[in-house]
Amino acid sequence: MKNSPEVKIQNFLPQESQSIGSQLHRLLRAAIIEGELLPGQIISEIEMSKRFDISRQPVREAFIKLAEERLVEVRPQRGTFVRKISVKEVLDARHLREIIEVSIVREVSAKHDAELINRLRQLITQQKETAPGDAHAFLELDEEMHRTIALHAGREYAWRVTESIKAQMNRVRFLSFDFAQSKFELAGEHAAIVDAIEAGNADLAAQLMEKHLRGILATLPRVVSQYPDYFTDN
Amino acid sequence: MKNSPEVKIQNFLPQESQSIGSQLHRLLRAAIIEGELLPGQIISEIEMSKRFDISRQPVREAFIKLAEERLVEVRPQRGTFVRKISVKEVLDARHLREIIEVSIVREVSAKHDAELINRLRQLITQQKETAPGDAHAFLELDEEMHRTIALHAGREYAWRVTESIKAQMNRVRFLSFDFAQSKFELAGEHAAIVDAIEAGNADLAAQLMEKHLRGILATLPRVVSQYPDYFTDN
DNA sequence: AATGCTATACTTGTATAGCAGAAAGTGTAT
DNA sequence: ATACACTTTCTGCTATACAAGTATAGCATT
Repeated sequence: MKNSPEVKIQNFLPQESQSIGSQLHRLLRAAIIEGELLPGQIISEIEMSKRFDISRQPVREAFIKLAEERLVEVRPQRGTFVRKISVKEVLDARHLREIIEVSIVREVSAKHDAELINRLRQLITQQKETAPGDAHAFLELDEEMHRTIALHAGREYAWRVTESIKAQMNRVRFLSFDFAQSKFELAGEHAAIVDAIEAGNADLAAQLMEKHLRGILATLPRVVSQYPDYFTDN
Repeated sequence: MKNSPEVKIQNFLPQESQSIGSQLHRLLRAAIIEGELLPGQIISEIEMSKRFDISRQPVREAFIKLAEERLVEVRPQRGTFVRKISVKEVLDARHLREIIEVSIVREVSAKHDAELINRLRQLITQQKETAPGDAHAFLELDEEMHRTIALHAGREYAWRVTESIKAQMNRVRFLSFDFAQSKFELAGEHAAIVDAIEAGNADLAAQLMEKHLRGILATLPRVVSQYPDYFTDN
């Protein structure tokens, strides 16, 4: 404890000393998004409780949260299953995300905050520097980028919604290896958006964000035909 | 079994025979929104399990769902509390809702569906006919109205988000007695929106929806000063 | 061959009992 | 009045058990 306590206190949040249930929830969430747990796969409470040597209760609680996020489906007396990706839902969610993030980027463009621009450029640099194939690292930096923009606009609620939508879209991206293949392309789109924000050109920023978020529309049909049984509604 | 089996089979859904935990969740959700459980009030797992003669587990599961909706806050080793209404969060959520519903009403205006218009006018009539002071009944019809419009636009995901935002906003409305006092005013706004949709006037419909959703901005400060300890962030 | 039946195993939902650990309240002694 | 010890209360977690719905495999019947 050599740092000044003032700083610690400011940044201190009750920490929620992560319960086992919450930890498991985060773990399984990432596992589903990154395709470690496959769409349609059954995951029972007892199986998980044995694997992690915990009781059923925290597993149940993790499952409930995953079900609320539509990442699993609990079918009573049958089992709990990793949800297949609903094409309809991904498109519907993507549409909403576009509306949200376009409106956010418009607001941010009106602000002219040099510190924000620096921070975003820093993130883009880090994105380019991620190890090839390390989709997880790129994903986190992508997440951080969109979050920074949203929170800078004071749109916390909008970010929470976007976060949830992003989870569904990232499931598709992980299947498509988009992160690995088009790392520089995506980072380039980010850079263009930041340039437009810096220039205060809201219309351009909005247009670029729109294009950025429509990338998945081209990817989706390809992935669906490649892994048809990971999807529903097609 | 006199109906044709084809129709039955198509409409068959497993029905999800509501578990105790889910039932309790719905019950408590309504109780919090309608002010039966007060902001800041403590509600322990054991208390609830005794009151409804059930075990702690389903109570915990109901609490988790309420926490995800930000209607309660679970503070480990301290207790579970009905969340005070965050003014900042209500404004932030309202802002998002405006963006969502304005975009939806624009889409619907381009559709020209006579059946939809009839259904909406029917709902407005029912809204006017609710018993004076029966805020619960009006609320359900209001919910049904916004839901019908959203789902007609095929925006299921957007509706789920709106539903969650609406919960926070309705907490304020219930405190303000807005439903009782301005039942006809609100129904009138609905009617104007439906007229604009029917006329295919997307700009007008959007403008009216915007105005409709900004009503709470006038209400909020009044309610905050009337019940200061039900709120945070003011 | 198709259908019906039965035994079996597995799933989630719920109950009960209990303990750990943190926080809050209470009372006592100084 | 303050400090300290005791008690209570709360959530998080464990363990065990049972009910009831569901899937499956195998066998018997038609």
